[in-house]
Amino acid sequence: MSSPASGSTDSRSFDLLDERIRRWIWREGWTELRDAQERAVPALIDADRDVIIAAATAAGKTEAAFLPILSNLLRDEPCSGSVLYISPLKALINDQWSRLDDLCEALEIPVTGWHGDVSSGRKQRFLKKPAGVLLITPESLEAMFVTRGSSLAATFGALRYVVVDELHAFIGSERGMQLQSLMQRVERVCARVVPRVGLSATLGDMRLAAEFLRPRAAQNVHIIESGSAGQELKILIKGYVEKPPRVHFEPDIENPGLEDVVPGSTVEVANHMYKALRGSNNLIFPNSRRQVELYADLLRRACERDGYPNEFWPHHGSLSKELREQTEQALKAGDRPASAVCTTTLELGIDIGAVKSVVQVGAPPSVASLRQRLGRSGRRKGEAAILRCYCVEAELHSDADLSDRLRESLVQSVAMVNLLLRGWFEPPRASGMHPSTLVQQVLSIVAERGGATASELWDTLVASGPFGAIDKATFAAILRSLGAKDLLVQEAGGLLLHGVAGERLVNHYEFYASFTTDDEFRIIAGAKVLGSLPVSRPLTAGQGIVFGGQRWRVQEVDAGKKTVYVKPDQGGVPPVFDGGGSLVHDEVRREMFNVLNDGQPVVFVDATGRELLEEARRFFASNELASRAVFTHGGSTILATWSGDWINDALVVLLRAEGLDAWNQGPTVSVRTSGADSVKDALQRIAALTPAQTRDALRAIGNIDNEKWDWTLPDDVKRSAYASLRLDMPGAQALASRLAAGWP
DNA sequence: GACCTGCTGCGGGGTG
Repeated sequence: MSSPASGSTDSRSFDLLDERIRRWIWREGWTELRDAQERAVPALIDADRDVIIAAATAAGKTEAAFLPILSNLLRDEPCSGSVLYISPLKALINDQWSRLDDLCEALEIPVTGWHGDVSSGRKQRFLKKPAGVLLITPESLEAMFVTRGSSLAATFGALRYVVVDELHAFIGSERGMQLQSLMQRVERVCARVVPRVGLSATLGDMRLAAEFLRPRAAQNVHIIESGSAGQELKILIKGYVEKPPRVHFEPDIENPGLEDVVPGSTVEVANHMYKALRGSNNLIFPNSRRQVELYADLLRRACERDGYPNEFWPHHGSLSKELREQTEQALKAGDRPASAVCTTTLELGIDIGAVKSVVQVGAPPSVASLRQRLGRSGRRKGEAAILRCYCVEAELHSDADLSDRLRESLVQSVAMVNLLLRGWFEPPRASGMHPSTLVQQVLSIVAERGGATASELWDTLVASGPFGAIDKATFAAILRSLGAKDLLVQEAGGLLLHGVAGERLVNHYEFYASFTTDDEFRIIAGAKVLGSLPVSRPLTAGQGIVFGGQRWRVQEVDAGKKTVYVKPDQGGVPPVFDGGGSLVHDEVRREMFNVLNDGQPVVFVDATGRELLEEARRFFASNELASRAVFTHGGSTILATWSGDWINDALVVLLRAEGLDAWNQGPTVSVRTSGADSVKDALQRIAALTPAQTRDALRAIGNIDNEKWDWTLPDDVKRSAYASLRLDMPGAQALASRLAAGWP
């Protein structure tokens, strides 16, 4: 399509599009179809296969999917076919609605946005004439099944495609299982296969993505991968040493007794940021909402101090919609410089325009997330993407923690950047059982069909649905458990209906979401409430934890009351680690080992960072950590595992079940014990445990209710589900075996 | 030692 304006074209894909769409392309002044668009047209236009389109953020994925899809709809006049577009965010639906509506108005194809903020009038209009494009969230689609199950065959009768946007955001989560189940149920209602289309910017493992989009027939998914053209990347990691507090705030009302102060190094980081970023658009990612507020405040005050209008705006999940939109507007407007200080809220594809640089404060939560964040920078042609990282490390003293000695935050940042440069990132963990979401789908199908038999449920959800990891005995145990809790009752003929409790839960709007907002545990010491925090890592009585900058020992976990009782614990100052609480992958820890074992300077680290890195390397060398996996430090036996948190957490659970006081310290697992030999014996026993015995070890975990419907499950099912998501038991046993065999 | 996402039906009252 060298010159579409003249009507001559050398693009076969362009010729395949409906004439009215070709005219729209001319009017828009496009001179060519982008690579992904060119390839998507022939794959999609006949609605005869599943397709994944993976391309860089600005590569026009929406048009790549919709130009051929709308051409297909235009084969009938008036338009009678429909498309289901499913998005993880309401904000994305609103964005896409404005983009599509402009195009579709001229084509006389209706576009309907359908989510919680859309009026029921608009929804009714679609139901009366269910044609065109329906933009919807998984939760609203779930609601359609529950509240209008009997009329869905008519609603989706003319469905031609199911499009899933931001596919990567669904894989491996409860919401992803729900989405897979809903796609399956849509096809059941239509009584035929409907082509599925997945859109994503960052899908590392295409096989995994295809398996998610079309379980059991992934090999037939047509994959369109359009790589970004070797964009230049500029990286700088700056190191800082923690300085004593400089600015004091009022004590935190929520957490009485915990002094709230800003370390001098934070002020130093904010000042450097201010000088480097003022005058351009940037995204700044500290790792918590609290840090977001702190930096946004320091940066705003710096603007005030110098008499400039404010350029720094906070954005996170606890802020009101209005305040978030204010920040998004400031970034999008483009009339004056604006930077957002934000959490993962600005990671997904909401349109905020191009930014000059991306700033990471503390170690990134994952390489995948770092990559996604970086994709927001350097989106104009010829512009480099810029990444700045700030790492604050502790001032060392005689009883400094291992994490501080190894400069964990800095070394992890270097390791993650190395992996990013090599093109590696964490594959999604798609192996979770998610029986909680199975429960939701069971209750939902019973509502949709006005009752269902156990074998119908098995057939839809397990045999041909997404819950293939659940065996028949477990499925039966789950149904019995739902019966015992009065969520289901069985009629004489075998039909399952809602019990009284089930009826009540399904008929409330909270039912539609598969996930729950984080349950926070209250932390109580004696008579004093220290505060509360979400606890996703395994918690057992006797374990040591860090909270509010102090060390505590868990006395009791009361899962029912969502309370953890603790008492103060001796054992030095807690480490300064600002990497957030996310789980670190095995590959990242291996690369951290390599970074410490390597003598070469790291080119993208500044002078202070280099000194800190050299300190860590000297500690690594003097303890011979390159060849030794076991050593003692500060009265503890240290197991240098260099494993990810799924293995380390599992090893801790197993060691604690052996009666040892173990805890996960990141690159290492520490065991407080008088005799190292007792650790070796325990490791040998752990290596020899049967699967049933490792399941026994799970019994000590107090905070086992993890997902929304876990409370309805048999105890052993939810413990297995917990382990399938958060622990690598076989990996921990293999590690135990290696450690015992190489014992010094 | 963390972050994020989502939500119906109906009644009551006001406005056009």
